[in-house]
Amino acid sequence: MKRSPKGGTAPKIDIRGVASHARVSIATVSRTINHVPTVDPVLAARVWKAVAELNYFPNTQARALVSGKSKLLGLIVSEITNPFFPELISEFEQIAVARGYEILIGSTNYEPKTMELCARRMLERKVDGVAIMTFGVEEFLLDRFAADDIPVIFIDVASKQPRSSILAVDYRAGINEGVQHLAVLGHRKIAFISGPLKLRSAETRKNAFIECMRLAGLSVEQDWLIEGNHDLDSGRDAMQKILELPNWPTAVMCSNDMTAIGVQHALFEAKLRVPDDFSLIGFDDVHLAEYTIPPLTTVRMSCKDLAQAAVSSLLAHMQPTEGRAEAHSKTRIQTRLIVRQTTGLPRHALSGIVPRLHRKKRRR
Amino acid sequence: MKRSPKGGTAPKIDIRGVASHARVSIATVSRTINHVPTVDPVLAARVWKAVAELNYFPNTQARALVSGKSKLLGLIVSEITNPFFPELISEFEQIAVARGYEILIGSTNYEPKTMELCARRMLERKVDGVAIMTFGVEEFLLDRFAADDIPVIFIDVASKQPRSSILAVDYRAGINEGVQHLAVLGHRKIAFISGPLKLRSAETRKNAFIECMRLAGLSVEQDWLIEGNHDLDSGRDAMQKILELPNWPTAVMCSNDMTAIGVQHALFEAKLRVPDDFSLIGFDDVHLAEYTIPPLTTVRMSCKDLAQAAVSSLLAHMQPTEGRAEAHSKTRIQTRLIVRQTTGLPRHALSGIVPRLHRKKRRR
DNA sequence: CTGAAAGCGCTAACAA
DNA sequence: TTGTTAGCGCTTTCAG
Repeated sequence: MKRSPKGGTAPKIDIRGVASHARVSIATVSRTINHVPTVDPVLAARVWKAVAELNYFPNTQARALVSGKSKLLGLIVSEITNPFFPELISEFEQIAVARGYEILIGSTNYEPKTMELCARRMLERKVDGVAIMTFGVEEFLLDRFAADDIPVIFIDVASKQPRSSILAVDYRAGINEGVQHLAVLGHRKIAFISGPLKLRSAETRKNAFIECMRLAGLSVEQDWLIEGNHDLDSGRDAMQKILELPNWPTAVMCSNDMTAIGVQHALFEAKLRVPDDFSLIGFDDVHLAEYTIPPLTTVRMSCKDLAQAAVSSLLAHMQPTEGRAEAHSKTRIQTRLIVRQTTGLPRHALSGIVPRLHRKKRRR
Repeated sequence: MKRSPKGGTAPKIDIRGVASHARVSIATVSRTINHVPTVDPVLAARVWKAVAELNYFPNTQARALVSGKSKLLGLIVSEITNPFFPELISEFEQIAVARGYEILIGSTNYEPKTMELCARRMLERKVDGVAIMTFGVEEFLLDRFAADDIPVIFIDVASKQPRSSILAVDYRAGINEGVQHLAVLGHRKIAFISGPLKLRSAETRKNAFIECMRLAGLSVEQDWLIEGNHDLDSGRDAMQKILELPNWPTAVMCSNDMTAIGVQHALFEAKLRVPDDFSLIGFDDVHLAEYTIPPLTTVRMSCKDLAQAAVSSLLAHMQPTEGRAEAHSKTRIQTRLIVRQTTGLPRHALSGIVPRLHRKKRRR
């Protein structure tokens, strides 16, 4: 047992230490721990024994340097503070770690500047692949990754990039279910609070809503199409804006759950009730949605599916190009309505149509 | 402009490329980009120009290998899914990235096994420092980090480890304010839903509660001390357990906000009202607390303070030991009550004390 | 099947 | 001040 002259630090064992301890060459140690099949079982056993005894583990940096693979996966999200993303991150992390990858998280906060910084960080750290879960990606970023030959997977509705794969979320299905659900209950006047429209997905959700309304034979009022920011505050603000309108909708759909929770809050403050005064539908189905008061009817988009598809696609594209995984893949992600308690009959559905008066009365 | 014989990949420029482009040695390039002051300005200019023209950035892996610093900070949290942590992570990330560090996140989910795995991941990646924000740390883990001479900062109430610094959260202050607040309103029967008691911090909060109750001259009922798990579900379950008791408290304090939201939900389901039937106090003050219905009275613990203190302490301890930062530091973190709308007079405070009958009636 | 040796891209002595 | 050179710990030819 040697120790450095002064400090009480551990002997710092490396591959050489293991090699000498196991009486083999460092090459054999390397082969053994990398599970190269052509190693003599006897030597391998000696190596493993040495590894255990010395409590050795390879230096990731060195390995990365020589092999070119960092064993790092980038994960870019829009806002780590929105509960949907932690749920996604959590899934992503589990799968990645199980496969021997570490993950590097970047949160863009919807700011292009930050997004660029994130991308740069990923590039600098030489991630082996990136999942851009930010629902809307700038083309030039994809190019940057493509230039370094780094597999990218991102969320979109329609494919176009060559060297990348996409998760095609079918926003339409869920939103349509939502609109239909509302229509069946008797709602005709439905508002939609979108996410930041610079996000392609936010725009897509909004457009899906408009289309579905048309499909249901309902007209959409421009005043009831509000742009939010996918967070609690913006949901509240948007609803307050709606309440200032002379003409109220009877239901509101939101581009995500946080927005809906913000709406619930605005309604609470205005002493209006859900679903008696307004029906409400969210999007995402975060775990919290089950816990709002009342529990939120929402469109579920499984973050587990998203995470799983993302990691496995990335991993597939990282295989030494056998040509097969070359083509950019496309995975469908479904959405569907989860009915809870924020949707009900529109006010006075039974008693006729004199809502204006009542509304006035109720407004504080 | 050369390019590899077949693929359309970029020329892969490295420090040598920059050196030749700038007509200097690689050492000069290294010095320049590392801001070593003794570089001739003329050469430096040439280097920067080359860097810009070639769009060069250093290979992190190589740099880490030779310098021994990974520029990686570990951040271990208990549960990324609990909104408190994303808020913390977000702060942490911003500060770290601004200082040139990347962060590695590990989520323990309260499982010692996972916790160990996290620690191992950090060790393997050779993080330059670790913040263990999991509110309760196993000694042996700290030893592992200490053995590799990695600075650690963690949350605790009392210092003891040598080569590490702590964030001493003053749970007492906030909890005491909470109990006092309740007592002043007239509550005598207060329940407490703790976090998982294997977490030191959870136990500390519980003990603080018990002490504060004594201080307020109130007795604590064993039946009203329930162990939860710091998440939505466990909050709901705990409250349901309380509702099955023959004797009800009039208020409940929770070890964190998620628990409180779970409680609100249980109460909602039981058609009981907050604060009319039960007063409720959370802990953490996540952004969401402002948005619950009604908005949650809670004890604020600033995750911004936590994150800032953590990063700066870590960074300080990473300086080439000048002796000064040697001693393990201790930073105080305050807590304080934020009164919102889940606390009010106990039921029948005005009309005397015949609550049992009413309760029976109200129970569905 | 094994070992010797050549780097991966960079930093840090050491010389000039 | 600048350049030359020796590794950091590992993987991976290439002989044997």
